[in-house]
Amino acid sequence: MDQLADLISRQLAGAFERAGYGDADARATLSNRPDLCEYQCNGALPAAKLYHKAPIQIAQAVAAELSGCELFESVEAVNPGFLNMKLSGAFLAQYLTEMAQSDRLGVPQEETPKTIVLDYGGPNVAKPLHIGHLRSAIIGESVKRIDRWFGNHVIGDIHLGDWGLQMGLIIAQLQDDQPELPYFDDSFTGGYPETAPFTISELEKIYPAASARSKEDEAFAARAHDATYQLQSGKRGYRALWRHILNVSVADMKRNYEKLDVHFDVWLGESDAQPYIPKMLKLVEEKHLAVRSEGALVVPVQEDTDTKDIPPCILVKSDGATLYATTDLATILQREEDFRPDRIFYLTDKRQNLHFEQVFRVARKAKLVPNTTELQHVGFGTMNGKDGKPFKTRAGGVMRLETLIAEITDFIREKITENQTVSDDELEKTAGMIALAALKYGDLSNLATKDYVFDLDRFASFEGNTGPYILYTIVRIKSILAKYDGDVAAAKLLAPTSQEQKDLMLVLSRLQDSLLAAYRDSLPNVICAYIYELAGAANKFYHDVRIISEPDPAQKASYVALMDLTRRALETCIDLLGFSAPDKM
RNA sequence: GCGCCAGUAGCUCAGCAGGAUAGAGCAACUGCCUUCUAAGCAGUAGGUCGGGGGUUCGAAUCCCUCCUGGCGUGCCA
Repeated sequence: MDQLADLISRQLAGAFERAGYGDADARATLSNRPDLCEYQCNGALPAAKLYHKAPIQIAQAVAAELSGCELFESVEAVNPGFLNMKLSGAFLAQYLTEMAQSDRLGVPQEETPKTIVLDYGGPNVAKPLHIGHLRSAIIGESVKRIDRWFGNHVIGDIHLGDWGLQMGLIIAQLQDDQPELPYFDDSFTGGYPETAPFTISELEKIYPAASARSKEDEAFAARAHDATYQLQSGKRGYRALWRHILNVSVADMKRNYEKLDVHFDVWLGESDAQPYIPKMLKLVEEKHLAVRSEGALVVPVQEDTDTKDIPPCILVKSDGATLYATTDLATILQREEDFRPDRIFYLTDKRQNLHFEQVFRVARKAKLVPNTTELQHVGFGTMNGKDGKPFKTRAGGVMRLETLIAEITDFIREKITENQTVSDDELEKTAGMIALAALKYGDLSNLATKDYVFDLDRFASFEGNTGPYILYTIVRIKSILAKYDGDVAAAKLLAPTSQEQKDLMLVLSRLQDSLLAAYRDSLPNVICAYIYELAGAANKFYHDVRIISEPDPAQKASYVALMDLTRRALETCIDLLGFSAPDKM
């Protein structure tokens, strides 16, 4: 269905036309003076210049044309030339009724759905997930859900870091620790064990130890490099061992992402792109894009129009090894073959901006994808601690994702136990849901591209602009709906009887505007801002109007219909943000 | 040096396809629970929108310039 502002704008356009000012900008916008009106139109001000007339005269003429229009309760022309409009309650009720009858709350889907590969997550195997991975997971999951909700075919790809030197380091270290393993016996021809020779917690210790050792022990570092090379060359034992590392690590990641309610459609990684590297390099060579420079194979990507220096994109290092850009370019080729995407969308730390700029330029030059395929990188900011510096544990280390989630859940559990409304066996589940809302809302309510300060006390607070506040609002509404003695689905919404009710209805009518804005620019924070406003209007209405004790059955049903629509709007939105609400809390 | 991003209330942030009196939350202070979850609602106080120019009837928003901070800037990812 149409957006409310568009319906109003259409009426205005007709009125401007009839009044003889057809070229004016008749766009209606939300009022920035809610004390005066609900919607406003400023079109008479610039039109004054166009028609050499006083803006107020134009506004008055337009207002006169709109008298009797069923959309409005009032239309006023105000100095210097604003048009101030209030909507009729009956029209508003009708609009919201139409919304309620739609299973998508009246929001249209994309007319030409796109295939979108969403690259987010990006964890490295054998390393624990830490808070650095949090933003990518949270923002990516929300963008995925939003894009999908609008009808697109979205493929969420975790793009594992599973192929670099880190693997060689682990293999070399394991060889020292457990030399008797068959993976290191070159004469071994039998089948390798199905069980990994390490657990995830052992694995997580091996990597940092090996990494530190390689910086001091040159012989060890050389062996790690060699192991990496052997692995990449297909050495049988190393491949088998690598498979174990991958499996153990991925199993642990799945558990962690599950806790975050983050779900990837494909679990591909850098290793899966390796077979595409020769083909990618061939395409680059054929077009004579690459040159030798300081021993490396590079593609110059500087353009005359650039206002800054863009270094060439290095495809092969002087020692013959490939690197991040190589893998990313090969991955583009792989995705093109696998999915033929209309868009590849990358969500990483914003410090990788230049890297993607280079990669995209090479991809365009080498024509790895059709010209129509969008390649887009959105870099998000750093999560800082209260001191404004990158978030650290009290001991100064990097905080594990698991620890962070556990801390928030503990904090929430303690709070909800004080005023417990759920049974003991539901306590844990409820605490988990609230904790997730706190964490995700805290992150998503900030502009993704900016750094933000992570403050547990603030995010997990039940007051103010927080996830728990949104959930609390939903729970209160659900509680009323549960107490209603009639059929909620059959309840009919009537024109508002109070300003509080009309205010809530006006906010509800703007659901589509927010979702479209969030979708268009991939900005989940727009949805957060909207539901905070919606929750505020709902709480105010809840406070001022007694619903269950309303004596008039039709009026009561109308209130219930409004509450249910509000609940649906809120739950739709939080689902797009990546969390959900309990029935009680 | 060059480039990108940011600078709005004590703190954390919205607003930035120009529009009427710059908004929230937190913290402070004040009210409102025998009535649907007070985890709520209402109110008070708090701002040279980093500085300076310019464009405009009108600038937090557009342009120029300066200051401050963060990040990036060829063989890490």
